[in-house]
Amino acid sequence: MASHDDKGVKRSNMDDNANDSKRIKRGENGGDASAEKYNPYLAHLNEDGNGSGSGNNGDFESPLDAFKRHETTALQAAQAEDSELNPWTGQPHSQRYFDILKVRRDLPVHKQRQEFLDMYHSTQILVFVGETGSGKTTQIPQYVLYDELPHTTGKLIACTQPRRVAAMSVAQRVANELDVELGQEVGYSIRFENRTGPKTMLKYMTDGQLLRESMHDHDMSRYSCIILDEAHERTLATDILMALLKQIAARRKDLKIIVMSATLDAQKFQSYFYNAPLLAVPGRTFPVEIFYTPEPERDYLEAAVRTVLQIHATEPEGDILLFLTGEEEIEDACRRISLEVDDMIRESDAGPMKVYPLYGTLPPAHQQRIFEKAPEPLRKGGRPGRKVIVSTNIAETSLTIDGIVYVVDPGFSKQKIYNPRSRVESLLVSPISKASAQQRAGRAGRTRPGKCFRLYTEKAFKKELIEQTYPEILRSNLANTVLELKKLGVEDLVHFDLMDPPAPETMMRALEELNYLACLDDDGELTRLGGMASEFPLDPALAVMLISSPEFYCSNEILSIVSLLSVPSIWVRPNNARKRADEMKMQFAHPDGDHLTLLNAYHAYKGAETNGEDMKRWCHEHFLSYRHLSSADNVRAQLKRIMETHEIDLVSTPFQDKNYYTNIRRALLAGFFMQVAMRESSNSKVYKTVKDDQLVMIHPSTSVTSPYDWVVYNEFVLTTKQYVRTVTNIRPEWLLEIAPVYYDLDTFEKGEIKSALTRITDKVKRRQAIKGSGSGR
DNA sequence: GAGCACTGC
Repeated sequence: MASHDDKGVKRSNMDDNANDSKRIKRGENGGDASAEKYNPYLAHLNEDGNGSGSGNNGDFESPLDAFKRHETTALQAAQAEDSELNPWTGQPHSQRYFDILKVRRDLPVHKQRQEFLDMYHSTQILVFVGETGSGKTTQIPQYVLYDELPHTTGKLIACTQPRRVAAMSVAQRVANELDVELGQEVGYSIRFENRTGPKTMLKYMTDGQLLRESMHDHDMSRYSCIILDEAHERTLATDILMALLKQIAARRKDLKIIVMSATLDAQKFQSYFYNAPLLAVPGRTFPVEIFYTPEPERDYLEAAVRTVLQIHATEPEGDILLFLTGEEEIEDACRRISLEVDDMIRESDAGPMKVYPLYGTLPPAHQQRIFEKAPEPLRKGGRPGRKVIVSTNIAETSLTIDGIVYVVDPGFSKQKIYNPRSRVESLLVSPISKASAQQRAGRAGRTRPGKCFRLYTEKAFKKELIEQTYPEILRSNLANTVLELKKLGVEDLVHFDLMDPPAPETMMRALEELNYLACLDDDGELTRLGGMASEFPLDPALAVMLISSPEFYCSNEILSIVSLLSVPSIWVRPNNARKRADEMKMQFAHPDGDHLTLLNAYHAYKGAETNGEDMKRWCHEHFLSYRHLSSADNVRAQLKRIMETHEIDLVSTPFQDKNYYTNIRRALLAGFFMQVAMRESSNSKVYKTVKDDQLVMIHPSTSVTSPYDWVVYNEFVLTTKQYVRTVTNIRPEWLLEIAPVYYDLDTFEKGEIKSALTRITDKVKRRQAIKGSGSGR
């Protein structure tokens, strides 16, 4: 649905001399032109009827005709790149192309093109290390392109990225560098947007997208070379891809693999890939001087604010980046810095300073403000102005800000941890790793030499910080991953060769959870339900709930709820309008559950849309997030398509039917029967989770006004207290009916929950004895 | 009566 009317590359008009230059610039091994006329890549262009705007050079002579696959030399490739005509399209190269080419030839990686090619020719798997500024992400895939010659094989080159924006922007950049239109020879593929076409030879994509693709193509047979970029980030998807590719490489000798990493931790990648050869290319950054505190700081927030002010008072011009852990802390620090700077200006004629918060949940328009220029001096000849950005880890990898000269690093970040015993994923403020500290420091040296102030001792850095942040796979609930692996045809999970195998207990938990959800049978084999569930880009519980929902006559509604639960919160609650926001939310509130409240808000949103309202304004007035609601709509459409391919019926109970909401509440349990809590006693606010026996409270954001003794919850959050968030009232007898295996009372430990459930079983039995067999829905 | 590190399908 994305608009694809991007103008792409402008081509200069050189028709008149095109033929001459073609003759002059012919590659040195050109040979007889007429013998080389047939070019399979362009033949396929002709099949398209030549109508796609790429011109009519169907029979042009390309220097590539003389290339031999896997024998390309740097010189040959460079000469082809120098041609007047684009060797891939036959179109004349634009002036911009040659301008960019000059810049590319200046990148550190360019000097080692031949070395790269020699190594690439000699091996199936290659590890490539390039620090920031080396040009690896844009250049290496192009070097591969000129060697793989996809037009002769029909196979693509893939380059994965951990983030969508990176996949999109790098693809655009490389399309410009190759002087082609984005989506034609060079494209990208991310969730919701596939911008590739029949001509695509080089495809940038997210790592998760390649993983999804491989569920239907276990050999990744569409590709002749797969490049995993930013492998040092060790995302879940990259880790799984590495293990898969290791397996595939053994059966597909024609597949080449390049693992690209930014750190010098490359030996780990090398030895993992059977001592694959390694090529290292220097980066291009400026030196950063590191300062440590002589003594440990007790209050890092206070120390951070103090350091920022000190830099402002004593250091020359240049912007500051301060790393903190979360929204609240950041807003607090921004307030304190602003206040103190006002004093400094009054008392000691300091320059002006603009303070910008930066974190992921900040609306994009606010995020953009960090790119504003630092303020001018307050008067002519006055002390220079400065900006300071107070950011989460988002500025460590996802966002690059030029002009930063000073970095303040207290040494902490919020990290996800998973406790398989309590089955709880939570965020915990933890010390960062050495690699992370280095990355942070590097942010000071992108445009000129900089300084990094670490608010910990040098000894702490050397002795206490771990080398690398634990990879995501060691910090996550793996239910989703295990399901994916089963679908990927990995039979033996225990011997699946992951770079860092997760704890056996985490694996057991995942298998157990999938077994209860009936996604895996008792032998650990994928069931039909499990196979279907793996097709959805959802956690298994959500997928199972969605697939089961027609049995409860409410799949349309569950589809909406699942979509709403898959996006960030749709509720907007600005600090200066909390009360009004809460009042607005009450308009949508359903007394029996937050899931139903979400649904009401979504229905109101769709209703307003049908009425032709200005939706941005409508959302603003109702304190709803337009961005997240429209993204939920997007998710909904994708999930709906998957449901249709599996012939899962889309049905609703009539709204007038008294069971409309009851059916939805029951359907929630088909996926979330393991996330149920029972009230401790009838007036208590404390609940106990079923089987795990965790004491929890209902999160204050809830719209449930009269809590039942039993609730189903969407997530467990561990903050100042243990909360369950997004909860809905349920009846315990539904549990016994909908999830009889999990609620087999013989499997329960003695306790209040078991006795409560036992009483209910007896009651149900008595009622059935009186009525005969059970009543319908 | 709190809060949402960051990604991804």
